[in-house]
Amino acid sequence: MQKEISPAVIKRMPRYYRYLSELLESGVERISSAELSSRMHVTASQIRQDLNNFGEFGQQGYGYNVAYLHNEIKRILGLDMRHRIIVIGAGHLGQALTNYERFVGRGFVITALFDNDPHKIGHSIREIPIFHMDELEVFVKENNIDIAALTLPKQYAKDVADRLVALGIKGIWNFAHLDLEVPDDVSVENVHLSDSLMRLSYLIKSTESKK
Amino acid sequence: MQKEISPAVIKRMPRYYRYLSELLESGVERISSAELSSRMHVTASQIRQDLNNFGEFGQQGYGYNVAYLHNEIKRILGLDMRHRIIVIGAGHLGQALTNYERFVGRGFVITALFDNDPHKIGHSIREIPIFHMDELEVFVKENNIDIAALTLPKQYAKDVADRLVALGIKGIWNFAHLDLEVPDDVSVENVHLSDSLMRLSYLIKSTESKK
DNA sequence: GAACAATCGATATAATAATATTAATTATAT
DNA sequence: ATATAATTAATATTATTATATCGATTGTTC
Repeated sequence: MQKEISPAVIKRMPRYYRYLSELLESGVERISSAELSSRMHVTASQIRQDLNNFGEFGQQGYGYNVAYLHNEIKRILGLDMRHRIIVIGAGHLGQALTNYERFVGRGFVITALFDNDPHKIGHSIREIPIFHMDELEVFVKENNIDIAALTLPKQYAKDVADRLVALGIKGIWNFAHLDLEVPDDVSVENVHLSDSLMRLSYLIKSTESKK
Repeated sequence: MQKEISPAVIKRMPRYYRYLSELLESGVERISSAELSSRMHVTASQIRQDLNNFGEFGQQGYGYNVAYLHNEIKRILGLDMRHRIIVIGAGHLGQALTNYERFVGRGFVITALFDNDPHKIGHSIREIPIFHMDELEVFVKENNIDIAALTLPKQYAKDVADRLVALGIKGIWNFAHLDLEVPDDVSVENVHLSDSLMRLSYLIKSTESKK
């Protein structure tokens, strides 16, 4: 359909959205790429080029209308659609995500958690029920789930991912410490916290050695 | 000191470490870039070039010794050093990180959590105490803390970051939904979960439109 | 121990991404 | 209404990153 957008651009889009949201909240009506550039510490040129991948949202001599651009990015990112999420693994991380919901607006709805710890099953978090893993198949089929967050130990992750793929899930938000292999039509977004911490360790080390 | 390593390379290093750890655990003694390439789905050329940024760890006709390479990457990433971490914000995410410790090996030690909710203060998580925010300064000075994980609501993040910088913290693992401004000698690693979820939303959308 | 296969490190090339420049357009001031 | 300043979109340039190639070295086989 549309032309292929480079991964580097896609990575930056949510950040633009975040800044636009803030501008909108603080009542700013219009903004130039130069002004946004100085706030975000990226070049104005990059901002304009990034946005132009998706359309012409600005106007010469004026800049960008904040509300309009905000809404366009929302649409681009698919945030105007309803996403129904299940969380697999009802530990602290799963619970944290369940409480996070509000941060990303009303478009993402966490519908259930799954676990295989009998102590957790039957309980609920913010009125969101925790089910046994055995109920996964029936639930996903009946509730039109499109995203699964995997917050379980890595030894279970592969099998669960396979089950989800078989169920036709669209996206996996993967917090398990391994890389999943899924078909092309399933999207995976990895959040490898250990990788992130190691990167921080590297940064600290190399900053120190510069002195 | 050493030559500047490109950000793209640094990003990949923890992933190499993860795969090397797995190979080591499963008793593999040596590995070629070609074999690692097919496991990791990156080109052999990239692997060799990445590693050569830091030294000559392989041997022609042989490949790489797994234990040796694993150890070298460990050193490169600074994982051979002890890091003392505090977690600021003792909500679910903070607690999840506190339990995560073991995933990144013995080099990272979470020493305390901080919060300003009186109900939490005095309790502990896996024997790690939760203190009031007022005690931050004294604790950091006395316990040689080098990393702070920020798992608190974004409205508090800026002020807390400023306090941490003033205390001479080396690295901030930032889970708050904003970009921190810190001096050059403080390293920041952002984990913006909302950005990540938005990216997943985009991926799902663009995958669908391809059909 | 000579020949061959495997494999790295270094270098060359290609692809991608970031930045700078320029022409066109719009808003604003007079 | 016109001139000027602001600002984008498009294009050109530069920088970065990824991949391919090739000579050198080592291990393995006969």
